[in-house]
Amino acid sequence: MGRVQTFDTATVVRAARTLFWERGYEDVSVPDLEEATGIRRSSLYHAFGSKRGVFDAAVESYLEDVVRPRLRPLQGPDVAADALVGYLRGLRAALADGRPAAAQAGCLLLNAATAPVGRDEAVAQVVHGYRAELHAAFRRGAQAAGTAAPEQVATLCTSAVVSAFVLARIDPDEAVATLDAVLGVVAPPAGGAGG
Amino acid sequence: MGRVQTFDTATVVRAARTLFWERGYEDVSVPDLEEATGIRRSSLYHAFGSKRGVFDAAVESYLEDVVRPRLRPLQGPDVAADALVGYLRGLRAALADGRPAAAQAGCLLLNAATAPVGRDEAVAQVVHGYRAELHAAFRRGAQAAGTAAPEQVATLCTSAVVSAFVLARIDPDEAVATLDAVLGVVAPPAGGAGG
DNA sequence: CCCGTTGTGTGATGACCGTTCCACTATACT
DNA sequence: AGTATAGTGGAACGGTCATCACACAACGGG
Repeated sequence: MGRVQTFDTATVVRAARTLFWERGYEDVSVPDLEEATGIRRSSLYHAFGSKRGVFDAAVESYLEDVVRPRLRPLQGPDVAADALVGYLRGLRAALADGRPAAAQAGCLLLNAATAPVGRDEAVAQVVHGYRAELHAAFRRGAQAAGTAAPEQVATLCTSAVVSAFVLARIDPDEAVATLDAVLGVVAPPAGGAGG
Repeated sequence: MGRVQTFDTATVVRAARTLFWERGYEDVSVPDLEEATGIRRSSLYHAFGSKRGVFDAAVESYLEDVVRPRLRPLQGPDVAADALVGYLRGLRAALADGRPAAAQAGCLLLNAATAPVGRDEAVAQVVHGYRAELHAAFRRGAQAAGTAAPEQVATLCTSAVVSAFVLARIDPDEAVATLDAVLGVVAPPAGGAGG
């Protein structure tokens, strides 16, 4: 019973997610959220409790709708030999794409890590888990590809992805070059390490 | 002529630098600066023009007193064969040190890159130059060490250092592991690639 | 129809932000 | 000693922030 919600929660969260992604938690004001979502403060506070609540929902949505779909080929019971290379090439393509919104936003979570909100224990924990999930997926990918020293390769890939996301915000070309360098390790251009 | 300054500019800039380093530009308020530097707003504004002016001075100080001294062995006319490994081990030691201030602050410039202030063109330019300086130094180090594909190795090192700095803020152990992984590439534990 | 319940709109709250203004102080030169 | 000059202290500025309080609107069940 009672009045029914006039907005679609998922849509609102997606709009907020985009905003937080591009500008970061502290640079997005509640009026900004009102404008981007099309609903008023009172509805936001009623549905999410606080600005921070909106951010938490955006982070959840980011993990579920952005991060995990791309990681899934590296997480299933069967991992293809070229899954790791596929992931890195896909990310490379996304960063090289040129659309400022997608390319220059980097990673919502890594941006949060270096921001004030990153000092919050809960946020730090999420970022920690994100890195661990990345690393575990890359290790499985390296194992599936049959590379030597998969643990080390996984760390190098994690490192490349993290720095690519950070560099994306100031120098997309260098972000791409970073992924190319690690692709040279994972998929050597001319014969050799393939298992 | 006129009244003489009661504070040492370099000391004030260092104090501001530490604060910006640990907390980021936007999370440091002018009252925070007053407390950390021991001088009042009026003096800060008289000497630096604005909060942003203080930040710019802090960035300059960071480059000159923190970044370049560590990079110098990789920039002189003669670069030792172990200069690159020395740099990476030195950074590793600093991050593993455990003192929260030094270890968990990451890099002042990279933190700025993902923050709102990073969207400022001048700041982005400085960060861009910083990354280029890192990369050039690492390439010279790789060449001096006689590694194969010095350009690629330099990119891998830059990537590792960038991600180590970012991870330092949320997971110092993983930051160290990242440097270890790239050290495994630059200085293989058992024989082989030495030139 | 009426009422309980839930969602929405509007306006105000106190706190803090970076910046500015102005009176006062201390120095160096004449 | 007198004065122009530069530095300092303190109070105040308008603006924006996140949050809240309260009245009104729409729905379901009696």
